[in-house]
Amino acid sequence: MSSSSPTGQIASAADIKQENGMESASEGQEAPREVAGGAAAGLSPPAPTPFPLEPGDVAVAAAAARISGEEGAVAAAAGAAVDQVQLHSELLGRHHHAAAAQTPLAFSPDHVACVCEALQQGGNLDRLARFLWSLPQSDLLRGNESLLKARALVAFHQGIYPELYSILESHSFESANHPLLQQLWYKARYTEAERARGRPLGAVDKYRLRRKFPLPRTIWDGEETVYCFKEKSRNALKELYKQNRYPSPAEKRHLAKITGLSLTQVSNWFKNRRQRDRNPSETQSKSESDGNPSTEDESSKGHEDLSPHPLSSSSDGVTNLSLSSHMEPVYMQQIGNAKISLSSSGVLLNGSLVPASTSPVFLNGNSFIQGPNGVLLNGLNVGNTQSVSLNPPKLASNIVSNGISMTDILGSASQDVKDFKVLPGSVANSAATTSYSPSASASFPGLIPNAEVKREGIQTVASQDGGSVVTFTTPVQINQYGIVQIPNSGTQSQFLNGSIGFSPLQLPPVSVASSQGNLSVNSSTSDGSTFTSESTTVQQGKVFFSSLAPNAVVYTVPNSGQTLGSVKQEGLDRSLVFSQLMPVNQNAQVNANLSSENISGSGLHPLASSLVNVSQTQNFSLTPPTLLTPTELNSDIADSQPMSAPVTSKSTVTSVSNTNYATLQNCSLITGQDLMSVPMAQTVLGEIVPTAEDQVGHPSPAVHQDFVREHRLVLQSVANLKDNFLPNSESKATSNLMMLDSKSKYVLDGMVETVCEDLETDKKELAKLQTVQLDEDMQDL
DNA sequence: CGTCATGATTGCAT
DNA sequence: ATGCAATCATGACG
Repeated sequence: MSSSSPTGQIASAADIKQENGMESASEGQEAPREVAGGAAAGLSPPAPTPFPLEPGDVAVAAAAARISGEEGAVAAAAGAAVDQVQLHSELLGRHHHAAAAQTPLAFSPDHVACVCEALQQGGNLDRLARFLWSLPQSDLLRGNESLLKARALVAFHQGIYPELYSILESHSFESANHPLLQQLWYKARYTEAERARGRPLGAVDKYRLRRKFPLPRTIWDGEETVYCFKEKSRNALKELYKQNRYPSPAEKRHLAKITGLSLTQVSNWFKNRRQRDRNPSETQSKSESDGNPSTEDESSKGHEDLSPHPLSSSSDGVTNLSLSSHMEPVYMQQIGNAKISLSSSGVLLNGSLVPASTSPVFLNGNSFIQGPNGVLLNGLNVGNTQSVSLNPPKLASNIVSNGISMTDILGSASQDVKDFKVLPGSVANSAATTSYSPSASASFPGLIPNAEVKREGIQTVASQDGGSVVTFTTPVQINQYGIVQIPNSGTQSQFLNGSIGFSPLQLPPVSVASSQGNLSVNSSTSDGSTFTSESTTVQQGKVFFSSLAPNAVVYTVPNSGQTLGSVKQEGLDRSLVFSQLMPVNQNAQVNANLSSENISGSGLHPLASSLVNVSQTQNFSLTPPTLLTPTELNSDIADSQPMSAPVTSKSTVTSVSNTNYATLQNCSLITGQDLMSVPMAQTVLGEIVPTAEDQVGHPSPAVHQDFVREHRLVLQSVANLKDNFLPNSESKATSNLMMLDSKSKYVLDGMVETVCEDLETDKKELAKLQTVQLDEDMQDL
C-alpha cells in the first residue's frame, strides 16, 4: 500500500513472462506464426480452408496440440467458429470487392466487431489481420473499439509496436479491454527490450520498463493493484480495521463481499494487520535469508520449480502453460472492485450459450460463443467432448499468445496438476483465492469420481452477468466425473452431489449491487449442494443472485441426452458459475429452452438438485475477469478482462453441431436487470463416457484420471471432432455462414447491442434456425 | 502467533 | 543501461 503509488500500478507485472506465446510472437515473425499457426492447425484441418495453412502450421500442429491444446477445447471450438466466420467474412469481403462500389459496407459495424472479436478469441491473428485488411476504410468503423483492439492485436502480433502504442494512446478504451491492452502494452515493451538486448528480461528489467513506460490512461483507469488485493479492497479493509480490529465473522463476511475477497483472505488480512501493527519491526527480517527468488529467475531459466507452487512466475516464457498464477489474484481483486461492473461477460450455457452483450456468437460444429470478453462456449455438443470456457480476461492474453482463449484455464491445468489442494470439501473457502494457479489444478479427478447423481426436475437457472444469463433446465445426470475448476479459488471448491467440484467463484460485488433481481438460494438446498446464497430470488424461472448471497450457485444444463451439469458455488461471495456440457451426439437435438417457466415452481432448491451429474468428465475452470490491474498485464494469467455489459440482455444462441446437428438453443431470458457478472471463465472438458449411448465413435481418448492432463487429450478429441465436422469444410462452413446470415442479424445485433428485447422474436427465430438446414442454405448461397 | 514464500523495490557496482 | 543482491511488503499457512 504504502509504496504503491506510482509504481504500484505496475506492480504485479512481474511476471508477465508467461506470455510465452506472446513474447515469442512478438519476437520474430517466425515465432508468432508458430503460435498462431499452431492454434490454427489444431483448429482447422489443413485442407479446405480458404486460407491455406502454411507448412509451418502443420508442423506446429503437434506442438500446438500441446500448447494450444491446452488452451483448450474452447480454443478449438473457437477456432472452428472463427474459421467459419472467416469464411463468411471472406465471402463478404469478396463480395465487397466485387461490388464494392455499390455496397459500401457489407457488414454493419457490429458485425465487423463481432468478427473481430471472434477472430481474436480464436487467436488467429493472421486471419484477423487479413480481415482487417479487407475492411473498407469506413468512417463507420473508425471509432469501433473492437476494430481498434483488433488492430492493436495485429500490430502486436506483427511486431509493429509503434503502431500499437499509437493505437493504445489515441483512443480511450473501455475498461473491459484494459487488461488485454495493458498486456499488449507491456509485452510490446518487454519484447522490444528483449530484442534489443538479445536475452530474456528479468523481473527487475521488466519492472524498470514498466516504470519507464507507464500505461497510458487510455487503457488504464489509474487504479493500482498491489499484489493481489486491489486498492479498493484494501481501503475497505483498512476502514473497518480502524473501527474494529477484531471484526466479527459477520463483519468479515460482509467485508469479503464488499471486497470480493474470500473470508479467509479477509481474516488473514486482519490477522496480519494486527500482528504487524503490533510489532512493526519484527515482521520482515527473515525473509531474505532464503535468497531472492526473483533474481534467480533471470539467470536461470527454468528454475522456477523451486517453489512448490505452480505459480512461479518467472519462467522464461518458455512454457506456454504457465500462467502466472500470480496474476490470478488480480482477478479477485478486480472482481471485488467496482470496476467489475464492467464485466458482463459471463455466459453460459447449457448446450447453449448465452452471450453476454456484445459479443458475437458463433457456433457450429462445436458451438461456442464468444463474448466480448472472450467467452466461449461450446456447449454444444460435440460428439463427445464439449467444453465451455468463459474467460474474459484471459482471453486477451491468450489470444495474444496462443490465440487460444483457453489459456487461463489451460494454463492452470497444465501446470498442473500440481498438487493443489483440493479442497475437498472444505467449507471454508479459503483465501486461497488469490493464488490461483494451483487451484486450477485443483480439480481433481479422482475426487469426483463418479458420483452419480440424478436429479430430475427441471430447473432453470439464470445467471446474469453483465448481461448474460443462462438458464438451464435440468434433468441431469452425471455419470462419471464432473469437474469444475475455478482458478481463483483453488481451495474453495466444493463438490456437489459428489460429482462435481467447484471452486467458488466470485462475483464482483459491484455488479451485484447494481443488479437487481435477486433470488435467494438457500443452502438448504436439498442436494446438499452448497448453496449458501442468502438472497436469491427467483423470478419466473430466472434466478438471480444478488451480491448478497454469499455463495454462488451454479448450474447446469439440460440436455435431452445427457448432460453434464456443473455447478458452481462460491466460496466467497457471490459468484455463480455454471457450466454445462452437453454432449449431444448425433442426432439428438437438444433444445434447451429455458424459459423461465420451467423454473417456475421450483425455487432455488430445485436448482441445487439439478446440479448434478454428469456423464462425462469435465473440467471447468472459471476465471474471473480481471479488470485492469497492471499486474495482470504483466502476467498472462492475469488477464482477465472485465466485460462490460452495458445492459444485460438476453442472448440467444444457437448452436449447431455438425454431424448430427444438434441444435441447441438457449435463450436466456434475462430481463434487463440482472447483472451477474461471472467473472470466470470456465473450461470444460468433457469426455464422453460410456454412458452415453452412442457416441459417435470418435476415438475420443479415454478419460483420464487427471483431468488436467487430460485437457490435452480432450483437446485432441475436440480437434478430431472438428475434423469430422469440418471435413466438409465447405459445406459446413457454408452452413455456418448460413447460420450467421440468416440469423446473424438477430444474433449479432442482439449480441452487440446486448439487449434483446424480444424474446419472443428470438424464440421464433431460434425455432427457425433449428430447423434450418445449413447445407441447403449454403447451396443457395 | 509465528513463519514462510515470493513479488516488488531499491541501491550499488559495472 | 545492467546485473546482482538486499530489503521491503504482503498474502498465506501451520
